[in-house]
Amino acid sequence: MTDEQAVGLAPMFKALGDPVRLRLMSMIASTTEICVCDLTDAFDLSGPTISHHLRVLREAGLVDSERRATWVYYSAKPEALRQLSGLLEITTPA
Amino acid sequence: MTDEQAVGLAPMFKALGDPVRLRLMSMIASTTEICVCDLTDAFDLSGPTISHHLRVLREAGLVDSERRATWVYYSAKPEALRQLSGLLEITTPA
DNA sequence: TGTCAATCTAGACGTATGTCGAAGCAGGCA
DNA sequence: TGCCTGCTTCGACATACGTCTAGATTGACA
Repeated sequence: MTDEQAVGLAPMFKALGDPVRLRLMSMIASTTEICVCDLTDAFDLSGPTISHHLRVLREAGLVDSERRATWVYYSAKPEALRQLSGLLEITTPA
Repeated sequence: MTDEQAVGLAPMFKALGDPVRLRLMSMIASTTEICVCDLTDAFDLSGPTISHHLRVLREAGLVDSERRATWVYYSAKPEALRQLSGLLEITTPA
């Protein structure tokens, strides 16, 4: 792995390296799309904090967001998760 | 995913969330074992900094270390990588 | 025993991160 | 137009992180 590849991929792992974001990612990826209000309800954290974590996931390229009327819906980007999964498999020859 | 699961798994992702550690992990996992001196030579960083990153990978459960004579050898723990890879696959139904 | 080489630990320093409350923005509705 | 609700942005704060230099530790060997 080159340094450039590592610099490009590390932010995705970093984004998943927080328990709150890992659970958020799990919830988002478990369905086609989910409203921020449903995500916020699942945690004992303030709205701004959840919004911050969702922004980190978005900027890491792991999720997309779309506003429809009053609500914002998040969805997973499967190709990003496959990229990470594939990297770990290649790294695990046995 | 429960909060407990997330709290347990997030540190592994977090450990891979730094470009230096991701490259270290890639180098370690690409062979059966590798000497710290070879790892240090591959980076423009001080020995203590590499040692620090290796400790993070070790405490995350991703690698093992073993001292033999003057040198310390690191090896990957495949079951940990498979755990992460499996999680990402489950999270990616399509 | 003394010395040398490889590695780790300790302490310091600047920056990044996670969290919050307060304020701002966007869209629906009276 | 004005107001309410859902979500984001802003600013602040304590803590964690990445890096370094200096010093400690471990093992080999004369």
